[in-house]
Amino acid sequence: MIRKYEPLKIEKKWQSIWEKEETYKVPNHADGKENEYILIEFPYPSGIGLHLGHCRSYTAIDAYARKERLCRKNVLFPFGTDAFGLEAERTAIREHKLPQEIVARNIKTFQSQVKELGLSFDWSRTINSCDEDYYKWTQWQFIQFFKKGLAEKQETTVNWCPNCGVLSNEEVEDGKCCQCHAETTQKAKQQWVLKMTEYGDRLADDLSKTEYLDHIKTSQLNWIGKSEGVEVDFEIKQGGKFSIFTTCIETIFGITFMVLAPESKIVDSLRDKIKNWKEVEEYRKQTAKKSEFDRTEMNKEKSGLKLEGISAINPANGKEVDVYIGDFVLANYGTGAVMAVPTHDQRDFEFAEKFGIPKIQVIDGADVSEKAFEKQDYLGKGCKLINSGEFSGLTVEDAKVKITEKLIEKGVARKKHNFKMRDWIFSRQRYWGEPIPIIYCEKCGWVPVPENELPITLPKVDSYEPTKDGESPLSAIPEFVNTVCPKCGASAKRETDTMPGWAGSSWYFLRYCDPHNDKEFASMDALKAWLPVALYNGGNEHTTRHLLYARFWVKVLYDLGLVPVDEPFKKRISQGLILGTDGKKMSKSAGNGVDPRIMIDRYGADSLRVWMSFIGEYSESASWSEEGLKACNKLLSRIWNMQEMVTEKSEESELAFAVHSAIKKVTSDIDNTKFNTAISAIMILVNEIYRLGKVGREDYKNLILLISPFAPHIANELFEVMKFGTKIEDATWPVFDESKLVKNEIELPVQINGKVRGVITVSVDAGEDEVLAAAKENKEISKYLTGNIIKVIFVPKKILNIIVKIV
RNA sequence: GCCGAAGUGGUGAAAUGGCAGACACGACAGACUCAAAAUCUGUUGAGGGUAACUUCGUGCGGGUUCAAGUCCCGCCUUCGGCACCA
Repeated sequence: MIRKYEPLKIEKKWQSIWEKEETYKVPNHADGKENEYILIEFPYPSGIGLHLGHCRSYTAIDAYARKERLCRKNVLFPFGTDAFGLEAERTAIREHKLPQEIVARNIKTFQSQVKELGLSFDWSRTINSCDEDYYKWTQWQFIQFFKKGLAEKQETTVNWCPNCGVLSNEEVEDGKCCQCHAETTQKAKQQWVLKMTEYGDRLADDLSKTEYLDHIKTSQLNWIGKSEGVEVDFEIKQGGKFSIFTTCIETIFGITFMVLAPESKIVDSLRDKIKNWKEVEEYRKQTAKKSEFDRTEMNKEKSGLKLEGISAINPANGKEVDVYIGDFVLANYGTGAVMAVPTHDQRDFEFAEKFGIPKIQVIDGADVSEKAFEKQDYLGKGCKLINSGEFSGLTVEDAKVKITEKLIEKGVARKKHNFKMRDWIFSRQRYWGEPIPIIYCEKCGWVPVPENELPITLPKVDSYEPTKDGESPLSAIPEFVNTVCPKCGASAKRETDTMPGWAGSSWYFLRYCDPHNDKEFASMDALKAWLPVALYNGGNEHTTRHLLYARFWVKVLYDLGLVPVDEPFKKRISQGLILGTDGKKMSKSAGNGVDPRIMIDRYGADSLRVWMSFIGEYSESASWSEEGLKACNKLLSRIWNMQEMVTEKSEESELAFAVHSAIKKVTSDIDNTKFNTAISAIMILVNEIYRLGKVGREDYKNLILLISPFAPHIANELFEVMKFGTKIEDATWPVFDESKLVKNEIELPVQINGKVRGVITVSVDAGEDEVLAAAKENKEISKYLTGNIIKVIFVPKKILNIIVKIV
């Protein structure tokens, strides 16, 4: 008689062994082993604790890591928490506690829950982004950015609430503050900015060095939004000038008006010459109420205002055109001004219709009376220019080159790359983030904190709520603010803005390589040992921004000679959401949430782990069901109970095909992160063993190894009970034997006119003639062969399709 | 609105352009049991037919192909992102 399968008992036992023996602690160098870095995004430690989404990605990637270890790789699989950010600050405010306390408490529960899942993290390398010995280096790196000229103060716009100060986009609902419901506006503010656009070309081009999934590369490229075009200067007749960027220089003769951003400085400079300034001010007020999202939405009613008394000169033909302000033009994006060609841009078309502005068609080939003839419709079609002076008659493609040359020659234009991506606004007027380590001196300007004074720690304070004046809470602490200039020694003030949550998460994977180093953020030797990350897993919501920030950060460090790679991640994958049983996103308000801890109590962590892998295609969302979890528990029980079926003799002949198919399938499925079909391959093998009623020791051992990445506790226990070796960690992942998978005969479907009419058994290397003859002999099939055979399609090992003309 | 992804039985889902629905749940039936649970075995896309069999079937509408869930064009719906949530 065998023991009953008691998952909770087994799991506790092995978890304490792993903890005691530090089973998954990994050195930076291991003799004869190849290093492999497998990474999950470090989580934000919310008070709710671990949810099913974490369980899904952690257990699946843990399976990947465990399998790689059995393939004799030296695997780095670390864990940490992303503990700075607005979320913790809000919880702290709500609970009247310090963010430090909230975060420490949450990290503790998080870690204990993670341990209950039996994840094979190297706990000796754990880091938290809010720890002083971590953010010291975040600050140090910021200083390197600053010294390189990549960090500077720029004017930006922020959401502004008259009562609560600066708000995040999330805190603004329908133009109102979510706390006090006052109307919010957009306000200009000086903020620290990292000049990411300087890396735009490399961020786009270097994607080709990575093996990210195609849709992830596409998302990144679209976010970067590189476009090639021309920057052109326009003289203002009443004095002054401004520039615009265009990718459609061929339409320059079609300009009938220009549009400036309402809040633009150019508008300010024209104040005395604008005859309807009052209206301009009113329009600016209205614009300030709108978010960028509302302003730039294509579908909305176009809005704008003519600047009376102002006109601009088109440098291509010297023609004078009206100048408008319009809220769809943003001051801090591009040059803050655009040229408008209503015949060849739909937005301009609608604007012109609304304001009764004339339209001049300059590209021939379509009627422009109802809608614009846009570039996606005229490019590459051989369309020619009209109404364009000396350039009329040229093709669009020729005109692009010739017009650009002419304008450059005249000294009023230059070629330029433009990016949809903007520089990274790096300031937050919040308490719970890394203080920006810069000092302002009246005489010396912005001066970095000397590196030996780092970290600039967050002072512990009573009140850390956002201030009403829009400054950081740190600005209210004189002991923090007042200091001396490191350069000249005069009294000076510290920067009081803190960094965004994105800061710490842009380089944490570097620190894992050398987490206890107090001389540098990580030694070059340690970084060389592990980088680039072989597999980086995270949520779909991070495929543009976090991934881009981290890539940018590493590129800068690479240029400074501080890291050995300029692309941190080789592969990037993302897991889908776990939805509630109702197919909706799990949430408190929907009441469809499931607590993983309760499920572990009921069925064990191994069952939950297997279910999280089996629930569906890893990258797609899947609906929770406890029935599915039960099924996985049943699978593990069946494997456990199989002990009774084990025979000393190997059942080579009968099970060989099933075992080796399973080894092949499970191996390649884990490699390709197709965890769900890996589990189903194991189920098929288990069913086959039950059908047979017996299993040889070797085959059973292989089965246990195959399930071990997914269900490590039961696998370890069975390994011990069956005396297969000392520890499963010392075993080797099974290798399939191709010769066991060779079949002499196969079943080949036969179609008549594309419809399957029967299946014939033929030798695996049978030729077309042989297969066709066999098909003709088959009664099921031959009865459909009533006409003349006019065509035969034979795909070896796949299909025979006979096309018959019915007579 | 823009960018990215998805849509397949009663349910979760599989399918390098080649037998749609592997595997699992549920349901039904059988074995074991005094009985139930558990376990084991079998059946199970829909319509029609006593049956052999037959027609239909991968969000909707077209197309390419001997052959389309898969490729192309046009839609619809849902999810993620859109720069201060991270």
